[in-house]
Amino acid sequence: MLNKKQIRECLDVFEDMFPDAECELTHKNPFELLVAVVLSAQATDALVNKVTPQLFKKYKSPEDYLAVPLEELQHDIKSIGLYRNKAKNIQKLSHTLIDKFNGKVPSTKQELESLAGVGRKTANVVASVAFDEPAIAVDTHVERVSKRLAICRYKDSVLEVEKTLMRQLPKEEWSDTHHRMIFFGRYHCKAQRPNCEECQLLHLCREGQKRMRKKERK
DNA sequence: AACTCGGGGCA
DNA sequence: TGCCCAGAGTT
Repeated sequence: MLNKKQIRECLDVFEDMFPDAECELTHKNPFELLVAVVLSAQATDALVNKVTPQLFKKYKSPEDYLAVPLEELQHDIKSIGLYRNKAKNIQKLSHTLIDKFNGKVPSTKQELESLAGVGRKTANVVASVAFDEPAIAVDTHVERVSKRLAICRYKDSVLEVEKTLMRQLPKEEWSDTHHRMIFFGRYHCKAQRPNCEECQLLHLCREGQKRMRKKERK
């Protein structure tokens, strides 16, 4: 496990590589953000961003999503994967918003998680981006990067990764670090072919050094 | 813990 | 072609 000083070094490198890393969904209102994040499960941002402009033009409130037949909504989001379930979830979630939250998106993680199609990660993203609540959403990138760099233990569950990050990272940097780690994982420390050769963190990365040794032997 | 949903992107 | 993606729900 890395110590505080080593973790600080990681954060500085993240900032150096991706100073402007930001969630592309930030500018939207809480309801649009919620829908966009629910849609983005197992789909790339680019794909979601292609669909949302026209989608949000047509649907502006929970009522709007309930005003059309399920088939119509499914058709409107078809180019994103998993569209059947996602369309159902969005209608169910719209119903809950009207029913229990006065038509507004709730701000706490617990309330958000009670909505259809909203799990821990989505709840964390919405709470932190839309309502400035302290939260770190652990997705596949954050998990992989944290484990390779030994910011957490390799065997940690997703929940344990989240706890460790909240304990190790300064709260005021959670949001920025979160986005930078995602960029770092997506474009540099990739799942398949991490670019260890040009990595500024190789000297303190167990996984990277292991990979370089393996390459050496070939 | 393992499986399913799923179209699009990329090698 | 085959594999992966900023996941959630069910068993």
